[in-house]
Amino acid sequence: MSPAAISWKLTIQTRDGRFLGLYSVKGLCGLRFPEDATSSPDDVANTEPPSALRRWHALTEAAVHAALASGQVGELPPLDLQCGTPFQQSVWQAMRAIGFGQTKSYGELARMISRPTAIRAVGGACGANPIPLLIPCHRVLAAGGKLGGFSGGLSWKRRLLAREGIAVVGEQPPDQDDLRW
DNA sequence: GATGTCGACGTGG
DNA sequence: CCACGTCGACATC
Repeated sequence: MSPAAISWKLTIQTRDGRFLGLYSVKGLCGLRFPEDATSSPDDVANTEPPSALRRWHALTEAAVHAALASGQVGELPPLDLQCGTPFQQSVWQAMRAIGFGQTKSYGELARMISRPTAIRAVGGACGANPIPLLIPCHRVLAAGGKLGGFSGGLSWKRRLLAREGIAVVGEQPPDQDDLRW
């Protein structure tokens, strides 16, 4: 699948560092964690940004701040998930239904999309999630409430879960620094 | 518990 | 075709 046509990138300053919001003409198509070495494309916009871009980014900023502050994430900008395959999009869609403070296992997610045996494939789709945090892949745990993995870095997953008050089997309780805000 | 094995399956090369 | 994943269930020690 070809990468999304990203045309604009805007930063989001937080206590946790500078996030990066990536936008296509259709909406938010990516979010990068601070210190993410993952290449973010150069600004290739050679056209005027959509008039809605400012509003989209304002919504993204508010959502990121709320998510980091363990608050409810309100309205999101339109999400452009066309970079994903149909399978991935169905997984991402199902993930959006995991509410604040809730978790699901990879197996449960697989059942939600009627592909009960495609468990590892679901894991793969989680890893390909272009908009972590707002599409809450950190709320997907391995079976039995264990942590599982996280392509964005396990320390982020631990911190985000801690801020939502989610306990993880086999993990130390969060220390002050992880709850710091 | 802690390992080890095997099955399942979408993706990228 | 092949190897690799944010896996899961079970078997064995």
